[in-house]
Amino acid sequence: MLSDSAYYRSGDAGSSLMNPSKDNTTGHSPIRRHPIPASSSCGHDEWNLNSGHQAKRARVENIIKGMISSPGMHCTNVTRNQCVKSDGMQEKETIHEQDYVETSGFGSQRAGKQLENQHLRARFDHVDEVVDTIDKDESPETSPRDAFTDSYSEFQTSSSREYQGRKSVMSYFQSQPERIKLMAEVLKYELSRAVSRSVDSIFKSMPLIQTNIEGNAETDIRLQSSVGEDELGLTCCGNEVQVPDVQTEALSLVVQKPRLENKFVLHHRPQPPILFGNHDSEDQPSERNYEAVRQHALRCSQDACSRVGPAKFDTLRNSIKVRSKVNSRSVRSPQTHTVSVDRTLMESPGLPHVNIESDCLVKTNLYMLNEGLTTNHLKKAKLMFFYTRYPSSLVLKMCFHDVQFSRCITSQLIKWFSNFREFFYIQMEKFARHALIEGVSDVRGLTVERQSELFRALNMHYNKANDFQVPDSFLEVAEITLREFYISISMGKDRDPSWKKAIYKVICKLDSDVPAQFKSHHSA
DNA sequence: TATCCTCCTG
DNA sequence: CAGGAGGATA
Repeated sequence: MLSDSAYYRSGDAGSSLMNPSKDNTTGHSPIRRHPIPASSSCGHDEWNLNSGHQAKRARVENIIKGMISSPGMHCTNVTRNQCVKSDGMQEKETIHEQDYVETSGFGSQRAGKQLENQHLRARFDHVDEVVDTIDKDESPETSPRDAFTDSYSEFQTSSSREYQGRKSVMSYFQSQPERIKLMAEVLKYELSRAVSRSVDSIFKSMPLIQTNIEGNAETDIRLQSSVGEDELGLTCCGNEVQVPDVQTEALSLVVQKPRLENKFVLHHRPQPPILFGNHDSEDQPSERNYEAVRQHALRCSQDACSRVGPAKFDTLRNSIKVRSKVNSRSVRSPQTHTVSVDRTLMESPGLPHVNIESDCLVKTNLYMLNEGLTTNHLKKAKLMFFYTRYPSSLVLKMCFHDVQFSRCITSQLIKWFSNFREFFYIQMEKFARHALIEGVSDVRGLTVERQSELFRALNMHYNKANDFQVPDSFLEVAEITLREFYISISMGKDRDPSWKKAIYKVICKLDSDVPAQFKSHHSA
C-alpha cells in the first residue's frame, strides 16, 4: 500500500485553486434559474439593429411558413419562376379558382371551415401589418390600400415585375382570402428580391470577404457585382427571379444558385493583403482597426437595410453576420480577422468559381486576433491538458496568443479546463470504484497503460483524432490520480463530503510545462 | 470585490 | 460544453 505522501510534492498548497467545496451529495438548491441565452454573455458584437425589425422579420417568416404549411395552400410546389415568369398566370388563376371552391365556406359554412378561415384571417391581419410596414419603408407615397383590381392586374401583367403584388396584397386578401396562395407567392418573391438586393449591397460595399471553411483554408474572395450601382435597386431580378419553391427560408433565398451565378463574378486574381491590424507588432494588435472593420460591416448592413427596408433586411442579417458566439463552431485560423460569411452561402453550388484553396489566400502579415475561441482552440486546450490540468492565466495567454484576451475569453478557457478536469476526475473515480468492486486489493496493481480502457477513454475525450502522442507524464498523472481515488475510497474517505479535496491538492501539483510547440505561433 | 474552483444541470 | 450556484481566497 502506497502512502499518500508518496505522490505529494513538497511545497505549499495554499492556492485558491484548491477549494473544492462540495461533494456530489451536497445539495444545491433544487430550484435553479436557467441561464440566460449564451449569446448574451461575453459581450460579443452583435448587429445593432432595431429589435423591432427582428420582430417584423419574424412575423413575415411566420406568416410565410404558416402559409406554406396551411391547408389549402398548395402553391408550394410551384416555383417562383413559375408563378412570376411563365405566362402561366392563367394556369395559376385556374388553380386559385379551384381553391376558392374548396374553401368557399368562409364565414358561412361548416364550423371547421370557419375556424380554419378565421385562423387564416388572423394570419392575414399580421400580413396587413407587415405589408404596411414594407410600404412605409419603401414607397411611402403609395397607399397599401390600392384597389385590388389594379394591383392584381399589375401583378399579373406588369412587364416590370418589380412592383407586383406589394401594394395589392392587402386589399386582395381582404376581398378574396381564398387566393392566399398568390399572396404567399408575392411575399416570397418580395423577400427573395430584398435579400438579393441586400447581398448585392453588402458585397459591393465590402468587396473583400474572408471566409474560412472547415478550418483549413482562408479564402479571400473578391466579390463584385456584375451590374452597375444603379441597377441595385431594381434589376437584381433582371434576368429572372429564382425563389425557392418550398422552403422559403431566408438562407435558402440567399444561396439560390442561379442568382449567384448571374449576379456575382468571383474574381480569383490575387489581391493585395488585407491588413486590418497592426502588422508591426503581433503582440499589439490594433483594436482600432479591428473596430473599424466592425464599423464598416455595420455601415454596410445599415446601407443595405436602408435600401431594402429593415423588415426585409433582417432576413439577410440572419444569413450574413459577424460571428460572435458562433466562433466556437466557425473554425478560423489564428491571426486573421474575418467577417464570416455563412458557410452555406459560400458553399453554395452556385459558386463554381470559388476555390476554397484559393491562391489568393492571404495569411501573411495578418496579425489580427480572434475575438473568440474556435474549435481549434478547444482542440489545442484539450491537448494541453495532457501537460497541465491547472494552467495559469499566463500559460493560457502564451498558448493562445492569437486570441484577444478579455475577461470573458479567460473565463471561457478556465471553464474549459474545469470541464476537462471534471471529466478526468469522474473517469478516475469510476475506474477506481470499478477496481475495488473487481477485488483489486493492492494499489500497485492499478496502472494506466496506453492499452488500458481508462486511457482509451481519456484519449477519446482529449485526443479524439488520436493524432497526438500523449506524453508518458500524463499516464503517470492518471495513474497517480487513479490510485489516489482508489486509496481514498478504500479507506472510506468518500464519506466525507469534501473527500476529493485532498486528491485535487495532489493532482494540481503534478502539472508539467507545456511544450514550446504549444506556444509557437503556428500551433493553433 | 474579483477571481477561481467545484458541483450540478441542461 | 456552457451557465449558474456557492464557497474560498487574496
